[in-house]
Amino acid sequence: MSIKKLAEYLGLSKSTVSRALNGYLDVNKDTREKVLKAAQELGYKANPTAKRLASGKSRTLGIILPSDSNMFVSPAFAKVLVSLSEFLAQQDYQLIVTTIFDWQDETQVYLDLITSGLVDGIFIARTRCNDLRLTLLEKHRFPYVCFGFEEGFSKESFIDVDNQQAFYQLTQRQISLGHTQIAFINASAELTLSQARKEGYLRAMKEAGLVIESDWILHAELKQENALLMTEQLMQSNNPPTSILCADDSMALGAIASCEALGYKPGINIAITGYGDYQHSRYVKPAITTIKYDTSAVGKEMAKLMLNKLENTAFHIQNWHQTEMLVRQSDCHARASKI
Amino acid sequence: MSIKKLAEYLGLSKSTVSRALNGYLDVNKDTREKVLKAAQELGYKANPTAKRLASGKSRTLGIILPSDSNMFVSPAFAKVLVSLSEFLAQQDYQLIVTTIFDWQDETQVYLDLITSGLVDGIFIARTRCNDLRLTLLEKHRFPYVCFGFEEGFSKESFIDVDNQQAFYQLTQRQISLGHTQIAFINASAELTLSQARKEGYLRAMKEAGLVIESDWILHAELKQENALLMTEQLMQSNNPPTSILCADDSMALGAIASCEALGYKPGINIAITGYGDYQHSRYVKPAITTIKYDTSAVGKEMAKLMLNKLENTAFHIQNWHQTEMLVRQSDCHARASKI
DNA sequence: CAATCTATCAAAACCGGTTTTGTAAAAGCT
DNA sequence: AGCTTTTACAAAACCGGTTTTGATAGATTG
Repeated sequence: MSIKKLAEYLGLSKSTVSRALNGYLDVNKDTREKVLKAAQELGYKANPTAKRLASGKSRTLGIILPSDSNMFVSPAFAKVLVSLSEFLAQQDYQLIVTTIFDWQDETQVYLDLITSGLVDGIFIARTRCNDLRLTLLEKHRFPYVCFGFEEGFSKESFIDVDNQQAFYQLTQRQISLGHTQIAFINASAELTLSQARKEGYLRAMKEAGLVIESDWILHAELKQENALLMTEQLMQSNNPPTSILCADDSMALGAIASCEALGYKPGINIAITGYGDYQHSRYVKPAITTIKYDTSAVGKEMAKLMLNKLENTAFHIQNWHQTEMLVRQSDCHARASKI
Repeated sequence: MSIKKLAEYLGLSKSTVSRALNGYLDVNKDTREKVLKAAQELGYKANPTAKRLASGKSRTLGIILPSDSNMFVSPAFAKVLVSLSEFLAQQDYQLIVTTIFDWQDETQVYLDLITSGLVDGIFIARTRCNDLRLTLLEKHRFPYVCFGFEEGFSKESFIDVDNQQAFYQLTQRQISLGHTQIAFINASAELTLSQARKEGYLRAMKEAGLVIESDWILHAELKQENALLMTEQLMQSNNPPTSILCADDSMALGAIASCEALGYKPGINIAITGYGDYQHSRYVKPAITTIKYDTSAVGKEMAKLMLNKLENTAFHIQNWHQTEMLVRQSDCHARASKI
């Protein structure tokens, strides 16, 4: 069922049918109704590919995942992605998910996607400091939306949660529990979220007048193993912390396992916290004290922000999203460590 | 940079340039080289949209996720998807990820996707018994590949792991540990994998001459909460099992939590097993005895199978994938329950 | 009443490719 | 030499839409 056949069936020209279907004004009311009715009856649907070619718009958005990363496997991110995809589907937009390999030049992959015409815009998952991807996208004036705020780039392009506040709160809680030796197994240093979290941590430490040991601030990819190894190092050092903040709940799990292996009792004589409220976090022992945020709201806002850029929609955007601390059993009073 | 401009630059016609780039034989060797060189220098890349329209092929594949499902959040499935996407990317294919809402008619959504011309083929994630989606796809002779074997449909369209064998093995192990009262919290009954697993369970039970209580075979969606509630029921019944097989590691975690809440000691006086080897499984206490399979191989084989259907490629396909039992600490001897 | 508008539709160009058909020159054959 | 093939390219049609331009009839206007 093409527009040509529909036009022939109606005894009209292609152009009139097209204009009728697309709400142009120079088409008689009766004619439009006839066209709409016939389209309905014959089950006509405009071929998206032809539409793309003619209009230059693909109604498709892209997101590129580093293939080696566990990003996709992170439950929080997966939820964001589902919610993003959901909202886009409602607006008749498609989402293409691509991967990038270690051996590929990231900039080139983004450039290819930009110039391919395959997508109208790109989502960026974890913003990095001085993110070359953003520089590239800005240079090409290509629409993008990031999950992660970066200073200096357009405010119109970011959705983020208040990472600083979250870790300020978490740190403050540890302090209020009597901890003075608080380590922080942070995410990779190049991520903006790592910087924000570190600031939150530092702010709380400074406000409390605590000494900040640079050895206590570590960076690693969000994997259990990394946290496990780092915790081992921390706890076996001359000056072991009494509380360890982890960058996510996976790491918290690794840290817990490590502490237990060393004879500590997490939640009793060593405090451990996570981030993200992963599905397992309330079921493990001890249940992980963590930070939760509305993942599906974040995904939806990212989609809305993108649509505002691409269309004349004016969705109200909530750029910053609140986090909530979920206090469970993996952290504890500092004095307990002297049991 | 369009083919027209490239042709003008070269002083050739569009058609010759197109044929040169696409390896047709009626083009002089020298000419072809000139064209290739110029394309390289001027950075010419054929517009995919135009190519799609002309060729009728989109080089795009689709996968539809139920929005309410936790499928996407399942680490095993996420890995399959990443690996799928990776292989497709290498072959210059795109992957569109769409969601479907509760209120939408699933058949209609699939039909729309089929007729839209947006995708050349569809991946199906969890095959169901008498799967209407497969019926539809077969009827339209639309290329598809499933993760999950269903009797009666073309063998050319399935990749699967040996679910039956996996649960046969798991059950057998429980029996060899002295268990006679083995419950099975299975996945939703409509999934083919649930049927296969049940068969494996039943086979092992029958071979051992054990009584099979129908109350011990339960079905639910793969969520911690479900396993938690069901375990509670099981353990508080007149005839509590001494071993509980769970459909995945999330459920195992729920079952463990439930047993602990009831005063049992999983891995000591109640045996619990999972499936999927999720990331958390080796770090929780007790570490979960589970089934592992090569998720990235599955994803890759699905992609290869699809390409075999769409192109004249002849990748060798491994339809069935081995599973491996990982014995850890969440299951135990039956006699221990009498401690 | 002739001139100008306006409403409504058709024709044609275009998006950027692929594919079919057409054609001139070179090569092969008897 | 004269005919048929082959080679190598160009022209044009096509994929299925959108958009620009064109045309006709009826209504409006001075």
